[in-house]
Amino acid sequence: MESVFHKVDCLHCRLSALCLPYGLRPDEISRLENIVQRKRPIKADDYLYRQEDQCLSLFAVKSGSFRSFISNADGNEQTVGFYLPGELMGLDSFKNGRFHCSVVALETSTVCELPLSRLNELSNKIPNLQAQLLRIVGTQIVSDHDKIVLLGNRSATEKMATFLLMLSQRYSALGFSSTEFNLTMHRHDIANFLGLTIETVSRQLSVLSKKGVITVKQRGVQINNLDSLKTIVEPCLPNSFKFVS
Amino acid sequence: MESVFHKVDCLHCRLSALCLPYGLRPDEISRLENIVQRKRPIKADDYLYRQEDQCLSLFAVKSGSFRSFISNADGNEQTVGFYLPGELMGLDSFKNGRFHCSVVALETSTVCELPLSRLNELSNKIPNLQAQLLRIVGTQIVSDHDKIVLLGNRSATEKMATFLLMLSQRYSALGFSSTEFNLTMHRHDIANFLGLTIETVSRQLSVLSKKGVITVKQRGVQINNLDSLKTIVEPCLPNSFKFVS
DNA sequence: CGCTCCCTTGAATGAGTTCAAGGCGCGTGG
DNA sequence: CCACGCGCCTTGAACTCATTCAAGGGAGCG
Repeated sequence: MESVFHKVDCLHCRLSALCLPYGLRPDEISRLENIVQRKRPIKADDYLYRQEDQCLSLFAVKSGSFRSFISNADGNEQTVGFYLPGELMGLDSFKNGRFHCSVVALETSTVCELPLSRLNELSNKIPNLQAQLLRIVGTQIVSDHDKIVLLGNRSATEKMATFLLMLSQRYSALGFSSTEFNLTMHRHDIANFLGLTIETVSRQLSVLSKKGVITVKQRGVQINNLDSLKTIVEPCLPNSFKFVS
Repeated sequence: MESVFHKVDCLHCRLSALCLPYGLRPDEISRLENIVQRKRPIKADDYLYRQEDQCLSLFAVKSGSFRSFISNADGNEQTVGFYLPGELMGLDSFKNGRFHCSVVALETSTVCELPLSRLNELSNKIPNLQAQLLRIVGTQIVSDHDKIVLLGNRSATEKMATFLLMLSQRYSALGFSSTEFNLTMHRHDIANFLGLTIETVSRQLSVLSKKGVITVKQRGVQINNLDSLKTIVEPCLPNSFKFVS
């Protein structure tokens, strides 16, 4: 029988090393596949879910990118993070079963849906899955802490350079170029995420551009001198942090 | 046989509703108790653990308070959070088995140590424990996101008011006064946590003091007008947020 | 008593914001 | 195919809030 959902194949998914199947044996992966649902693509600016919605599933990014944000009483938003392929969205719902962020697609994107009821069931049976889930949760916490450090005491220049380098590294981990990629989010989103204004972001990009460190063409960014960026960022990084060279 | 460790009694611990035993049956709690170790008190400024240390145990605050922070390459620190009784420290180690923050005591404090090996073992056997661990992890993520929102686009006044209100609520949840408590951390720590300078923190406290909203005596703070604080903070809060009145 | 540490207060400075205008790319419609 | 208009981004100039620099107060302790 034809399903409205596409066939799910975690075993051969190039993202599996970054995603939930990591560390699982092939037979365990196939059990995981059985509970995963692939939905139709989500268009740019469409919501994946909204703050306060009941969480029935976690979502892994299959392709594209997403932005998560928290809306405040005064109508403002604070962007909390950007999600790239292989990353898991909805972990904040573990607190009380509701999402604490809204998530929208930045471009046409697809997700793998993981129904919580079945995921819980399965992770009780597969210790490796349980372990990987906790690893992912720990990764989320560490990355949130890095954001706190970034927002805490850093200049606009440092914030901008860090932002570019983080994207560079994440794309690189996905097998994409670390020196040439698109900023799928708007300048507004970058600014909001970094605790800056859109004008400041624009100016910082200009400065880096004029120095020849990067080349900006609309949404496309090319990093001409990774080392310059690293030099800007280095003093702000945790002692533990090591750039992949 | 006398142990160097004190007798652990989660069942009658007044913190159990906030801590790991929450949601467990009495028999499950007693199994948890068996793996918990109480160590001798930690003095102010002593490290509980250091960034990069291998994580063999999680720690729950039994009494006192702690500060967690990340050290950067340039020798600066960024305070990431403050821990009060009932809260679990070390969750960031789930990423790769190492702590990503350092934690020091702000005053003489005690902790309950939860050896990871035995905790993992036990949580595989007790689904309720597993569930509560995920709830706590989710709570940590949500609270980190709240910090990101706070640091992102808020004025010094809003940051300061939010900080005081958050403490007020956390103390209140612990059964302490919500209007009178000590700031166990230094001004420097508050400033660093909020992404401000120590002078700005001092000035903000003075302003609130002169308005009569709070009374500050050294480390002691008395909130004279909770509503004024809430009025300052309200526009910055997630839509979902409701103050306990 | 004198020292130190921590905090407060004042005045000058400056990084980033705000306000304002203009440019560029792109889709739509003439 | 070009003109127009819109959304998004860039740039400039004035301003502002927090920082920086500097000095002083006060609690705690030897």
